[in-house]
Amino acid sequence: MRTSTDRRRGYASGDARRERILHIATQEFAEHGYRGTSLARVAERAGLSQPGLLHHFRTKEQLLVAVLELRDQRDMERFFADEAAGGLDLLTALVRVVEHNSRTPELVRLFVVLTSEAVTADHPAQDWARARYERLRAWVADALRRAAGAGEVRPGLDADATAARIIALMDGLQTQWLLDPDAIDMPALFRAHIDELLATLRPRA
Amino acid sequence: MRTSTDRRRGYASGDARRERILHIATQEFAEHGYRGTSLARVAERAGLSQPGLLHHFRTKEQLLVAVLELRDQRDMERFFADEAAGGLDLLTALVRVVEHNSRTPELVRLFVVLTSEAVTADHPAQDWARARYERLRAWVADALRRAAGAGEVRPGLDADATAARIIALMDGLQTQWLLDPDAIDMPALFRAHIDELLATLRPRA
DNA sequence: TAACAAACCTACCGAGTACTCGGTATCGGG
DNA sequence: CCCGATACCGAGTACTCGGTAGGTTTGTTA
Repeated sequence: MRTSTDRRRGYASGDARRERILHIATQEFAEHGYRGTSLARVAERAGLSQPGLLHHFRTKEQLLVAVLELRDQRDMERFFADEAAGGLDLLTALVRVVEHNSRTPELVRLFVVLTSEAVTADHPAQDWARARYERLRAWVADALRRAAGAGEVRPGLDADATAARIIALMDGLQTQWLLDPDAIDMPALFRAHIDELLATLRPRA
Repeated sequence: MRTSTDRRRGYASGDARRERILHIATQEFAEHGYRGTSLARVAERAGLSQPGLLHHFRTKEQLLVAVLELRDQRDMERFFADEAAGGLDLLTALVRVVEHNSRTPELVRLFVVLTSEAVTADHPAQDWARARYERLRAWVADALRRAAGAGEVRPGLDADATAARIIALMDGLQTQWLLDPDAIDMPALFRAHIDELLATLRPRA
């Protein structure tokens, strides 16, 4: 039986194949970036011909978009399943995200590589990267504002600026960590930052 | 007349041409990354044929290395000409660097794009990126240690961790700023971080 | 001014790129 | 069982890529 969400868009075998393709494409984009990834190689690893691959995703750009959408969706699920963090709890939840990231370097590499590649001219992930940062900043800033409203935070805090800085630190640490995992204890460094931030944020420390 | 440093390695016209090529290649690498840059386009903009370009730089990788070396050298000159910052003065000097960067987005883009592209497999700038981070971290950490030795800083500071975090913040802010310059006031955000850091570092604030 | 290297050029190569065309086999619902 | 959609594949398109071979022009120097 077919549910209404299945827009009679293919067979089960096709769905499985698409899933496999997305899995492999995620690895390839993470390892070589968008420009460095070739459809031929993705197709080969997925066990079909290159035109066969393009049957499922009509262009390379469409494949990239599908990969990014799947990743965003999975990350959302994982984070919100974890718990719905309210005010300042969001910050400790972010620490847990970074700890999880340190166990999945391939996914971290995907984001680092693609977001930076996106600052080049005419890159297909440009809008995605911009929107993602905007969303992340708004998300953290809102949590900070809610914390301020609940009296968890001393007044006068610039929520937007603090949010941008938290996210910048996460990103910057990821780059250093990917290049030299032994030299950089990413979770510890991020946790230290959040701890100091919390110490200065409390109304009367 | 030829000085002894000119290792009879070409004519003056050739030197000028090489300089022009490096200037253009810097722009191209910044705008399209290493993989997205084509020698044909660099050659065209420099006003010679593509084999003519390869006469001066025998491979694409060699051209990249030359660009990076020139940039590192120029940046060193600029920074150390500014002043020899000792202990905590280095931090305020870094703020000035960020302010200067915010006026030269093309050079910021060069570093952001290439360092992140370098975390992909078999990238020619990998060693350069690793070495650069190591150097930057050691540089900032040393300054912090010297400040601690001079009593400018309360004891118990983890110089290496603090250095890594400062640099991570600089990098992360650059990415957000390049994607959305209007939304991110990069110098202000970095200055705020340094100010807070200085406040917590002083022996008895 | 002769000799020689530097600074190019045209022509070309093999490999790789994303993508298309025109088919065929296979699967699932009526 | 049949029919249409799906899931492919082989062959090829038009192009770009970095790099090479071999020659000619230009500039410097002895």
